[in-house]
Amino acid sequence: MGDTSRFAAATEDDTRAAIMRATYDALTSHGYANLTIQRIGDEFEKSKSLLYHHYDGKDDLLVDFLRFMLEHWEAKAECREEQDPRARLEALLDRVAGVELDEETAAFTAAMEELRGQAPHDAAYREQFTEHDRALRERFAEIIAAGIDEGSFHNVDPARAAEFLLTTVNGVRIQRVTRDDAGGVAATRAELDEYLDARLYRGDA
Amino acid sequence: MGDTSRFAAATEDDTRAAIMRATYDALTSHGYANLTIQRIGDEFEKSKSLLYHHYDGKDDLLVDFLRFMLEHWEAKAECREEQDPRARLEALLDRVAGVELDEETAAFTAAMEELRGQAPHDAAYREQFTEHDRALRERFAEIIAAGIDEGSFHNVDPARAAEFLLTTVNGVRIQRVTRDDAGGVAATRAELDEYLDARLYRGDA
DNA sequence: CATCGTTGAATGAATGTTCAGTCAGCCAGC
DNA sequence: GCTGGCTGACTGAACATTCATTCAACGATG
Repeated sequence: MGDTSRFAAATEDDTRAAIMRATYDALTSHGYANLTIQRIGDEFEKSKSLLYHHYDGKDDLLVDFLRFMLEHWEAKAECREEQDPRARLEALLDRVAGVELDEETAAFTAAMEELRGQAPHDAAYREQFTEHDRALRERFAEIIAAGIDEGSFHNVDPARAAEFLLTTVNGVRIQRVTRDDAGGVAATRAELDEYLDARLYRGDA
Repeated sequence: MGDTSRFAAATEDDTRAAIMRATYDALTSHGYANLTIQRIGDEFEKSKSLLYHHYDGKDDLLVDFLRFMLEHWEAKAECREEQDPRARLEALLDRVAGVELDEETAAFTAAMEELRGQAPHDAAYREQFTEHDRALRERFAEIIAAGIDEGSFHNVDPARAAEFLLTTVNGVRIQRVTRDDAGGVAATRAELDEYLDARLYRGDA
């Protein structure tokens, strides 16, 4: 494990990261339907041919890219566990379906939803998004269960409520990037808060 | 308005309908990413070249196809206005995001969501889905307003509640076709009913 | 010298599109 | 009522372009 291998490994990881970055840029620029090896190569600092040195082909690359995107997303959705369940739930909702998004996050969401649009006809994609949704649902369910344990939440079925929240979040995300009137997000969030007040939060109007 | 023009028009409409059908078949068979003029032609009884006689090109055809799909969807979501608001709301929810879907409707939904996945990078698509969502939101809002008028619904903001329902519906639809575990729909619907009981319906537990 | 990341050029297949031409039915003029 | 031109749906074979993929060669590094 001399400098050699470590450097080589680092280089390879760097290259792979650069490929992911180039793929992301090409996707956001041209859309999935027009995402070609040529375009990825154009966004890539190195040559197009090098892509084939690191991946078997386009499919292989895109499968890895989807994994890369989902990992980034889940890292982004991480949040500190120091607060009480109610604050954690609000924070998580803001994080994954907030009303106001910076431009970078908006572009990222658009890319993710475009990938999701391939899932109906691609079992590999569908599998990944199934797992991805499962992870977020678990996150919601744990917070809800903690709130119930603590006594600050009503005794609802955590799994059921979590699935409902997940569906709403996914609805917000797909609508945000496929509609021109983004204003609806605030209304949805306001009504979601009403739901939380009525169904989940204890000792509140 | 002799037989001539009427016959000619009917023929043209028939041909166009056949093209839409062929496009739909090709889309459900191969997915949007692999939807080519060749494949559409293969599903078409007439020749591939004829597509260019009726449309300027692939883009033109697909824009018309999206309109065709949305019109079909909205026709499908039509329902009788004879019942009371609560029954109408439940019926509409069942229609557009029911727990159990026949195979044809499921395939249709998958096709629609695949089209929606193109919207982030296609302004024409985005515009259409914006309008499409607006129509369904109006539908919800009218029913809610009727319920409030009638006194059977609480005095909520119809527009806000409608947007929330729409978001949930869109969440259900995208999840249904992009996940392997379709079971979540029932949970979402159950929790949505809880929301309706708590926030909307009057005189019910 | 050997290795490995890297490249530009090249290849064959597939894509969207064009086009010259066929065919059936209609209408005007005889 | 017949004929001949005319229109428009329709076709098959081509077209140029773009695609994913391959490969022989290069240069730096060890």
